[in-house]
Amino acid sequence: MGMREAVARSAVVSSGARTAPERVAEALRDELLDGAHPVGTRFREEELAERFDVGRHTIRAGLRLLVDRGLVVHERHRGAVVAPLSKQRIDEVFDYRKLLELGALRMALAAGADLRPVLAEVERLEALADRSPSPSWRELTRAHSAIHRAIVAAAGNAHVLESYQRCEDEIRLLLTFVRPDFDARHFAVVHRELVEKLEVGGEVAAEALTEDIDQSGRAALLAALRRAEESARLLGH
Amino acid sequence: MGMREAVARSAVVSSGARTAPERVAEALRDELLDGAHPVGTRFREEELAERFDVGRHTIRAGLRLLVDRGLVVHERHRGAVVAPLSKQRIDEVFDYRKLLELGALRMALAAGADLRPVLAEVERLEALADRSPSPSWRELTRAHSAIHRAIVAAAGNAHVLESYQRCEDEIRLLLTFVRPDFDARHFAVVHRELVEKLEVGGEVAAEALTEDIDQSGRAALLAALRRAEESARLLGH
DNA sequence: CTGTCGATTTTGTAGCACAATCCTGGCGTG
DNA sequence: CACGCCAGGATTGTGCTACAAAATCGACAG
Repeated sequence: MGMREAVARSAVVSSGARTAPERVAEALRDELLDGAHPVGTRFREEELAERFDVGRHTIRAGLRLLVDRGLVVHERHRGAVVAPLSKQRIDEVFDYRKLLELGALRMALAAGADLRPVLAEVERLEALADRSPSPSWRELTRAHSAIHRAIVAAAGNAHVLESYQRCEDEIRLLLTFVRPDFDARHFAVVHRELVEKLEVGGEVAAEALTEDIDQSGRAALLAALRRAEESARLLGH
Repeated sequence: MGMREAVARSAVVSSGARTAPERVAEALRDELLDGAHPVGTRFREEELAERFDVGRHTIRAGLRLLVDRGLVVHERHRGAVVAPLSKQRIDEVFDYRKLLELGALRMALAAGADLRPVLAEVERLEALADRSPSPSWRELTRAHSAIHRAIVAAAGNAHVLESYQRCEDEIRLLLTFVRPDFDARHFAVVHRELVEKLEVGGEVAAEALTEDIDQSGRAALLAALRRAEESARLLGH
């Protein structure tokens, strides 16, 4: 029995020496964001314990981390399940995101923060859009997330950034369920314009960001949700 | 179905039949907000397990809940400790609070939300200020927190409210350490004016709230911190 | 006073046992 | 058939013990 560290560490941030529950949570998070677990999936502790070759307590701790990130919900004696989608949930989480991201932008602008990291992420997205093997859906959404995370990070407030990352994870999960199709080129152009307006500052920046959140975020998700519901209905509910 | 109810599904609320870790977390939270555990206190699992007559795993789960609420920090192999105060931490958490609360207010106003619950909390504070046995410090701060929580709740977004409650707990903990002296009457007057400006809406409301957060919140805390540091220095560091 | 090293303490994780709760399927009654 | 009821299996919640990993503390040498 010796595959105790056969697991994770994908391309997400600095994965140094972490605890066992964190490794479990990260592996499951990667799977979730890859769409491996559809809405309604229940994670059974015993099964996961066997899969990761760790104790059930460790699994429970890992699942709690996922709950913290908003990727699963937990009900007593029922365990951790992937929460269902609904228009209400999408609106709620996008309102929350808008609040955080706009607030962070205003903080950053007021403090005269350096926006070059945002620009750098936009350029990374552009490079991805121009790449020969066109980028996978996940690469694209990941690059997009990085731009917005950089905006929030510019505010320099750890509390805000942490809340935003929770929210971002939840949104990325929602996205994987309906997979709206993003055009890489168009995405790159839109965000190039966005970052230029952000550098202008003031209400121009705030309005541009609001527009982007509502358009390339919420609207795309809602449209994809409608399409998904439609095909589900055609297939017989 | 009109879904207006911002369901209070927070982890630690005062209500009966909950899980063992939640009971532990709630008890410790009450103690913390009563100032029973000074900065730097380390919670040892074995001791708590004996005290609450539960297993160590249960204690660990409870402590994780406290970490989620920002009341303690956790470092690997070092356990849960009450985080130290610093001007930087105060500024950071107040900036975060300002972002959340102002954002929530704008959401509430934009949605034409009902502000009467806020008014009700202000009246409760006024009643407290007029009471014959003058209210205890904790009653006062609790009533004050309730006002601001009501403002955030008016936005009707569970994500926002949950984040705010975390933040509010952390601020209340910081307050207990330095115990700035609030004058109940003055508090009541100030918040009566605040709620009247909130009902006006627009920038008047936003500015009034900003003023209140920075003045009766951050400034009071920073001043008290300076005093506390001064006396600590006089007593020999 | 400072640094090093070892013993002790404390946390991290595994594994088992059992209680509490849920879920499922079968059965009887209307 | 529909419906409610119940038994028994499945799953989570919690306690207990044991041991490994890391931090803490104290003695000691320089």
